[in-house]
Amino acid sequence: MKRFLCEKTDDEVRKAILDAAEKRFKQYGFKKTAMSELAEDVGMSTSNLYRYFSSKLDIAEAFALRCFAEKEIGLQLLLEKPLDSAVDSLVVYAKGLLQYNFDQLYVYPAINDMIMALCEASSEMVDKKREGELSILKVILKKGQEEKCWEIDDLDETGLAIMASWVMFSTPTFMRHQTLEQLEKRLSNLLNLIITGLKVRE
Amino acid sequence: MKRFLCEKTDDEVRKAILDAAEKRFKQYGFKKTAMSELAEDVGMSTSNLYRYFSSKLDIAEAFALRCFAEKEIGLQLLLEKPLDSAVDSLVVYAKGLLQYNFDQLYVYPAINDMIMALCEASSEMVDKKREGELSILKVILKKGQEEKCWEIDDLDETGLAIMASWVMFSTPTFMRHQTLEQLEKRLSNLLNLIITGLKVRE
DNA sequence: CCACTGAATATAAAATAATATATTCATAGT
DNA sequence: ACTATGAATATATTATTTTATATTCAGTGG
Repeated sequence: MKRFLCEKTDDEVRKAILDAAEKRFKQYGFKKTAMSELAEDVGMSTSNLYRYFSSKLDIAEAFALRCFAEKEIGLQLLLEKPLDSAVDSLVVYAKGLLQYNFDQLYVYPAINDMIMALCEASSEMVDKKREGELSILKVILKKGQEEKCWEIDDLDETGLAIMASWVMFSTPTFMRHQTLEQLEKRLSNLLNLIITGLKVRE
Repeated sequence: MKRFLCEKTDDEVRKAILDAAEKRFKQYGFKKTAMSELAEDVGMSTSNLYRYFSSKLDIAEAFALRCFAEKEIGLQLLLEKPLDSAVDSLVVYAKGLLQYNFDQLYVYPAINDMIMALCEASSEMVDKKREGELSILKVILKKGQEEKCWEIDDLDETGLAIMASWVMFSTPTFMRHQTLEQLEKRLSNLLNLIITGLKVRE
């Protein structure tokens, strides 16, 4: 026996495993998908999975990274329309993020389980998620600076403050209690506030 | 047998039950305090508790209302110093709220259980909590309006937007991952943002 | 009639036993 | 030497029983 199923490369095998994992994780969550099921899905023994991923958590993390990448690609696409001012970009980004989070929650029955499992087991993934979203936000903030329409002392701190203010719009517990319309309205008001500020303008 | 323990009024008995409940709820949480324990604490039979509260949840709600009142009194006290501008008031309020939430989390081992139980069982209490905090915030916002230093279209919507942005600073899950200093720094940046706004000022 | 209790019940929690699963490893085929 | 497997094990999940608890109510003493 030289190679798994018709001479696939390691990366191809890893991808096959991840594809199977993605389906099961999204539908059944972390705890309720078994390594043996993934093995069966890709047609190998359970023990052989460990030649491609060091653990179940390792698979989950790879799955999360794939989700993050997909999400970021989708959001970048929304932001590429060149007509947007920095204000428009910020609004598009914030609303896109909300829409994405909301959709995931309702399209994939077990995505919440998955998030909980990953948050508990891997603070690294929590950091990666924040860093990914923050880096896009910082591009928008910088654009605002360059357009001379925003005044920002510290891009990082401001970005983190904004992300902190968005927690309600990315946390399943809070999203579950409101409709998308309600969330969008609230986010819209918050964005206006962040952009304009409370202080009167002369 | 005419009256419970030396002719107490209904309100006094209710208070005695609530005092016992407060101690146990704070230390052991909702699920791990038993009606029979409360009954023993106040020296009556379990069944007699039901003459004063309709259910265990009813006791927990009364406890929550007491906590809310205590918290609001403490915050009002912080805000009473007359020297504060609206900006100062907002900062004092936000930081006071954070400090209060953070303290509770570390002083009372079971407060998180208690919060979770109440949030799950009684959306009414969740609303009451928000309404209480919102009403104080609105007083501050109105003060800023009157001082002509803030421009606010809709007090309610603006208040709700600000409250939404503070979710990270009042949710145990998020607070647990950061020190008070980190949280204060982040909140401080957010408050600056909300007050000043991103837009350049001429 | 009123304030209260103890037994009764239906439900929820804890403890336990039974099962399934993640991970390892010695071994086999190529 | 490389790829893969099945059996072994320790851990985690599920199913089951047992126990505790919330709530009700008929009844007791004043």
